Amino acid sequence: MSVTIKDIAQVSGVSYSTVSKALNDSPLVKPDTKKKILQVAKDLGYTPNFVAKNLVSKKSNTIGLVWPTIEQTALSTLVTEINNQVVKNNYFMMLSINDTNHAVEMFNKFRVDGVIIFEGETPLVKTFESTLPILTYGVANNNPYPIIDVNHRKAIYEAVSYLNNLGHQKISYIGYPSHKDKRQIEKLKGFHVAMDEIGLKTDENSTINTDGLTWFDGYTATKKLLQGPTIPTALISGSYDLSVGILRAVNECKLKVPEDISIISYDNIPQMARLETPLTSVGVPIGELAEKMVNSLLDLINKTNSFPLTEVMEPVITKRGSCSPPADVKADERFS
Amino acid sequence: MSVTIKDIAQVSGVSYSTVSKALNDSPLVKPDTKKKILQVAKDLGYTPNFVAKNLVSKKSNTIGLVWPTIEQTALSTLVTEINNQVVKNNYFMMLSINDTNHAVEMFNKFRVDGVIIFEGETPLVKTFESTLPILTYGVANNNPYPIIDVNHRKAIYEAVSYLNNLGHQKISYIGYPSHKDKRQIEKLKGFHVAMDEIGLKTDENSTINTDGLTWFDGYTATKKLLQGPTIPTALISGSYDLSVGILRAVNECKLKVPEDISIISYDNIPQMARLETPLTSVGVPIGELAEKMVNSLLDLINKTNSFPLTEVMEPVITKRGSCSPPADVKADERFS
DNA sequence: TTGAAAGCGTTACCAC
DNA sequence: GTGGTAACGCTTTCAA
Repeated sequence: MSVTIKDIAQVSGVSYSTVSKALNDSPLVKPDTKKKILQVAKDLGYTPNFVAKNLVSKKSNTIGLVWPTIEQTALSTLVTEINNQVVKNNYFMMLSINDTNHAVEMFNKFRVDGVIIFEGETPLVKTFESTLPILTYGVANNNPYPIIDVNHRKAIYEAVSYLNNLGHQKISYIGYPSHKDKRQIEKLKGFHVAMDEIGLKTDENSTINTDGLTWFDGYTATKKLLQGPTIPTALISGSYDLSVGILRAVNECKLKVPEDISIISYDNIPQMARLETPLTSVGVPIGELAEKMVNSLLDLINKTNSFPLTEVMEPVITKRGSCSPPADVKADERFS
Repeated sequence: MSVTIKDIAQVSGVSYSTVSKALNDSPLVKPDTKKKILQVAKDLGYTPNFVAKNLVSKKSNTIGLVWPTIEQTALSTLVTEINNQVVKNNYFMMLSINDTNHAVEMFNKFRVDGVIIFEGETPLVKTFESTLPILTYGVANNNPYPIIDVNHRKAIYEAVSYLNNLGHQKISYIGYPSHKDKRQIEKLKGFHVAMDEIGLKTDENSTINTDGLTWFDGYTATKKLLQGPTIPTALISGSYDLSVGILRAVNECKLKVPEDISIISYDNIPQMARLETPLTSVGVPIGELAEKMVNSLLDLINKTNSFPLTEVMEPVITKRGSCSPPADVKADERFS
């Protein structure tokens, strides 16, 4: 049985409503009394009961984050960043790694103030009536909830343009366009749109399906590509994890980055700089993204503004020296 | 404003205490009434308010898991497994990735039924009086809370014995014995104890400090080792992530596993079998560990037995073909 | 089999 | 400034 404000009231000889005020640092209570009450609370080892507090105040100061796929580096980083933002705003964050519908149902029962959902493989169905503010992180597409989209399509589009401007013609995209993960599909679309626009043809050598998102999937696919007849001059990787494997394959094939082959990776996270070969990357900087997400959810909770249903964040390219003009262009330049 | 049992009561024309009983499937309410009430609840889109429920029942059916370092593969896997066990027992699980003391304080305020703590870098201090059942996962050592220890020391000890029995003399341990992470220190101790016992000397070539726990740390350290003058015939890796890097380095040095070099890794997780070269590994099988942890915490919560303060689980070796006798022994055998 | 009422630990409002 | 008390949504006696 734990200590309650009534216990504190009894010991310090005041009413428990006064204790409540003191504990909440209300200006309505005399400094002396407050000080005494606080001391007693401490002596008694009082821990506020949030359950009771939340019941009456109808507010939990807590947000829930649904995160069904815990094994992708970039997402882990995003979760960590979101948590920092949440704490900075004096909220708590709870994670659930269950499937989306189960997790949301649970958070709803616990009356968290809001929920962030990482769109996963299970499509998000609006299964229940609720006023629970929900923000999703995924691909905008007449979604039932407000969504933060990071424009995956444009990110890869920009990557292609960037490489092409350097003079690359033989560009391959290495990714995993699973039909279940919209984000991955968008990336591939960006690739096709850009290539079409430039007038470059795409074939099975320019779009490599890794059939998975682990580093090893990236490794296997790239190894196969590089041992084939046509080696591209530039590679676009679909994620950080894939890049780890791509780098390994490139290395084993004795190719130098960027001299022999240029690489640009999706996922704009700090870890890119700490790879054996730091990679130029494209995407929304993770810190910015986290801040946007948390602020948006908080706005949604406090209804401080009419937050648009869809917010698309634009990717930026962060250069880390892994891209240069292709060998032939460099050669040409020597004579020009 | 959400639907409450009073709303249901009004619509179905019964008292709200009857509704409560019906919702809890009490045998005290007539099947007909129950059915009707359930229907009304569904029509109204009722979601039980756990906050209120928990307040009166003093039970949340929820456990909290403190997980400050979310970026280690083996730990992600363990968390996933624990979650499965928790769900199987009809509990909920909430994660916190904050530092231990902050997280426990939060879980305590929310009155979760129990907490599992992954010992991290911050030493665990008993900062508050509380009856909150807490189970830690770490290294047994007059810990303030019940602990599940997986005998890291013995795991590496067994690995050394196993390799030595195969005929290896030149064995290196590759790990990160950071002074802040007891688990890592224990592993190194196991190595030394075993080597001493066998009568093999250890030097800076047999204990490699990776200075980090990512795959790249493993890669760098191993690369350096293999380019040195003395190449061991067998390697013991401190973790799955390190093994990924070790394998890469071994590969780049054109060494074949197990022909040229044997490798055994700590962390008995299924991913070991899916590596490019499946690795024999040692440790407590992750599923078993998760089950033990959840059952122990639940026992602690329900006080069904006097759970010992310390429970040490024994490691097992799972063979996956990455170890064989060293080349010289094999050669000897040919003539014997 | 159903209903009434107390109570869980708080906050918030209204008296004093 | 401080105290009394209703209310939050639910479970759990106890009575009917």
